[in-house]
Amino acid sequence: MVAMKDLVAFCKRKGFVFPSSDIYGGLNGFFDYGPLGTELKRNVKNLWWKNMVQDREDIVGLDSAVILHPNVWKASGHVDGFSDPMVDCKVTKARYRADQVFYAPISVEGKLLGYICVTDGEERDADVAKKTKALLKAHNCSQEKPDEIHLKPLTEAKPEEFALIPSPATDKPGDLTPPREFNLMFQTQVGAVASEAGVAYLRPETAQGIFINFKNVVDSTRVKLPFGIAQIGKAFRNEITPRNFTFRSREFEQMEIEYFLPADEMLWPNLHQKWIEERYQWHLSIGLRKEWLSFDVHEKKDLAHYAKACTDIMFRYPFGVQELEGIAVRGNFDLTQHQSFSGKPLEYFDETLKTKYLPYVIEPSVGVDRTVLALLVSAYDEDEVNGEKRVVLRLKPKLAPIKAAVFPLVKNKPELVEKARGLFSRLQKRWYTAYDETGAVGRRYRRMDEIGTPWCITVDFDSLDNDTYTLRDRDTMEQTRLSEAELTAFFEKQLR
RNA sequence: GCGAGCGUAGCUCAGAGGUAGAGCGCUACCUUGCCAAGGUAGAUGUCGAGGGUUCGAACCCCUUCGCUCGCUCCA
Repeated sequence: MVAMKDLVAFCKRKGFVFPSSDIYGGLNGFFDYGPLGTELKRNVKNLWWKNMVQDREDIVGLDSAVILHPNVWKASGHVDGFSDPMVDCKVTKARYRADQVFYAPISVEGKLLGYICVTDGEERDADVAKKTKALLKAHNCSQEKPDEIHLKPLTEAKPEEFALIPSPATDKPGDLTPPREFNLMFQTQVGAVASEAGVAYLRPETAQGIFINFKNVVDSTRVKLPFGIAQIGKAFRNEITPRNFTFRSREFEQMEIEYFLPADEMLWPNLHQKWIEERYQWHLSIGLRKEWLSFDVHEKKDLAHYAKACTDIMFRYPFGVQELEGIAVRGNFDLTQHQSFSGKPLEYFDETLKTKYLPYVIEPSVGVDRTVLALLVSAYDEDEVNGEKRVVLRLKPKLAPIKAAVFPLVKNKPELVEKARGLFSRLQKRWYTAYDETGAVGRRYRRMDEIGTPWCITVDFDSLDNDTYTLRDRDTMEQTRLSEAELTAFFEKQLR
């Protein structure tokens, strides 16, 4: 598998992805897509849209605003909950998520001796026993039996308690920093005069734009449950640590579907499985390597409070197995919240059951940038020809930024150039085609291999006589002679 | 955010106080021919940014920005 540093260098060299604001020294967590990356990304989005919306009858599209009413994010829980309070151990420099560190006061017959503090995990209960024993011993109470121990997450510690709670690493009170709150939403103001303007947020996910338009879509499109609303768009999260190239960016693009279904406990498990399979097949269809795809079925205890189930489609990136797409069953938490916060009824009237209810929803949510990165990782290939390393991007033709390139064999023969230019301009009307006449033809083939162009067409002296051209295949390097009509038919078939 | 390492040509990297370098790529031309071919000629750097030390800084010091790895996180 390609190393990230090689892939990052490749992306910059060939114009797939640049660091954002490069000439100003870059900006952490942001990226710009170059000419070829833009084409690749567009192809990914167009295919998703075609397969998920236009090829089906039960999903419609939406394009909501990036900035929504601030109450949307209060209702969704993002204003209060979309943060990860952190504590650091000042001595060991370890960082913990406050909700994954637990503490408890230890007392004997109602008399407080001190606090213990442990991290979550397999060893937790053993740690509690060990640290309790040590604390009793320190107070010469080894023979006493402690009162019942109530573990609480550090997020619930009161400020006055906090100074007394030891670090789980050193067991000394005061070694932990107070929990620091990070809200992951970007804030901005709406309104011309800053002092009079209201606080607003750049959306941290596209999903809420769908939920708040649920009623509008139902009322305007005659959709019937089960049905989905799809949206592709940018989302913004002020990540504490953007990492791994475009994998975790502060500005990223999502392709999300909210697939609504009757609020019936019997219905969702089956539909959820269908969606997992559907999405898995889609990832295979665009060319992600099967051996690098896997599933992560979330355990009940790890689920967010609003979720009934969640399975992630994982991809084996060079930096590890990471989430590519999440397929969650969210119940009707979001619609319930928005109905409550907006005061507007959002219920769906079920004609067959003659009853009103808030439907459940299954949410297949995939990152565009993560998909593009997984595609590049899957397609990137190096081989050695006569001791020289060369890069070949083995993208599926329908994903390739450039579909075909036309070359005159040599450029100093006007009749070859003229014929090649003619063929090029006709092909260009139908497919994104490149024209190249510089240097030796072998070099031009390699150049096109490197950026994933599946086919090259060379116009030579025979072409002048019999109107046939050499079609050269990126992966097999085989050449066949075809007429223009045959070429066109071939591309049509391959790119269908 | 904390800790560690690193920023020199488009890319990969050498240079370790005394005139800014290589390979690849790129540009132009040559070539009745096809797999990073050969030949000829050529362009390119505020040595990440700002400040300091010094007669003199790519090199030493400080600050800052960015990148990589770990803690952490997730679409």
